[in-house]
Amino acid sequence: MTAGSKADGAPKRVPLADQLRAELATGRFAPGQRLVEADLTERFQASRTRVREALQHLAAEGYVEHLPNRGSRVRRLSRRDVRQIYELREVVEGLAARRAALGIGDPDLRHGLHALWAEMEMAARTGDVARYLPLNTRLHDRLIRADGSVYLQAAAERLRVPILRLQFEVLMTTPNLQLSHDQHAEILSAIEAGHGEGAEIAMRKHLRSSFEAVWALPDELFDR
Amino acid sequence: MTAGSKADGAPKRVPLADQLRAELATGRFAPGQRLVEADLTERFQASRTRVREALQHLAAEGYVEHLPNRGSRVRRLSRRDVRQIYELREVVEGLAARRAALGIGDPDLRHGLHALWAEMEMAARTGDVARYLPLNTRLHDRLIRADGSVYLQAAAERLRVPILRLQFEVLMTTPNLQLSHDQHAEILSAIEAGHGEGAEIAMRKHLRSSFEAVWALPDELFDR
DNA sequence: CTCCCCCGGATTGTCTGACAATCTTGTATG
DNA sequence: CATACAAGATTGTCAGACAATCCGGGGGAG
Repeated sequence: MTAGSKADGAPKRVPLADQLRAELATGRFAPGQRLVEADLTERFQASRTRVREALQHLAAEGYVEHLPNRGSRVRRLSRRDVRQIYELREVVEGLAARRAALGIGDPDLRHGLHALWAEMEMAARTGDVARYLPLNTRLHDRLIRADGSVYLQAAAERLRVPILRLQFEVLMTTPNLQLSHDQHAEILSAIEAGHGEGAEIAMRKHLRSSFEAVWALPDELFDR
Repeated sequence: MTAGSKADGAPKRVPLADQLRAELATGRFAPGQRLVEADLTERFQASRTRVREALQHLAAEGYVEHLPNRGSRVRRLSRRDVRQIYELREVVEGLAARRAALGIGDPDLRHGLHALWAEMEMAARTGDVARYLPLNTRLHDRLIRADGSVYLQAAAERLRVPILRLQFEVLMTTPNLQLSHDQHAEILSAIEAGHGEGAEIAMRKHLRSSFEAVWALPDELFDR
């Protein structure tokens, strides 16, 4: 996977931001942890120029917070943040679900969702959280992309990714996986039926439920 | 410690991105125009480092589009973009209006809206488009901020700003100013009454109407 | 005359090294 | 025990350089 050295195509562009983002998404860095430029230059064998560029990107995306003259750190969310994020997610992803239902005529979408659903069934039956969470992400991703709106996609992504870590905690520490799975079923069912209104309602219900589960997490996981 | 030291006007730390953004918002640059780094370094008397940083920021915000190895240019919107943007704006700003209505208890908000409204009345009566548009912007801004959600604010801003130029065309070339003004009245009326549902509906109606007006603009103003 | 290839200029992507500005922290001082 | 100061760490910005890439145009082949 790493640097395709000689034979294969040049290492071309592996934007540093992508690597960092991937590590952040999987929780490799602790929230609140400082991201010192000098450390990153060594860790990734890149110049400070590129490290700073990557950090700016991630800050713009909300993964990282940047304080003037004080550097960057992995974003920590307060309960207030979480509430505001979910409030917005409800309308944004609600719209996405509605649009996906209206666009279910597209075979690509239909098959994609079907395949995804099969995998999720597997993971849910075995209660395999580590496998379910990425599938969950991919499902929401697929729905967000269904409409082909880069704006919808960008807005939704910015809201979804920062709370991935908390979502992981939720699925880990409670029997919420099955509940979440049932709600996904409801959403997909409405979408497959081409029922936009129902899909939106189901999605909003799902997100509100997800919010409540996150809200119930212990204080240590939040900022402030 | 408001102003600079002695002879104000000294190079204070005004982020380059802010200057550029302001110029873009007022349409000083033509859409599609290339933004060559070397030109900007001279124009703003800044190093390429800072110019590139600013461009990245603006690209992340959607004001500017950046093509690898081909530089940056002022973003041009296609009709497709406009449709997608308005679709999202409807739910995002609809939420903002609803929240503003629920938070109308705050005197700051109430007075702020009142003062704004008075100014807008003036501008509308005289048909002064150049004065109305900024007020329109400030009104939407105020509503978006009412809830104090940075996420809502960021999402809405990213959607609103790219179409400012088109909106200006709309208000200029048609008698739509009065129509828009009436719709603003409807929105504010619902908000002042603390009627969240009504505020959201009025806002969505307003945006749909605005979209139709933009859509009717001639092809030359769109990309592709 | 038209098409295609290649060249040089223009521009971007990245690196290096440097230095000032600013924040942080440990320590001496009252 | 609070405070001020000095040293160290880190970020912000700069200039200059060079490779990579793109763009437009000139020449040559057909």
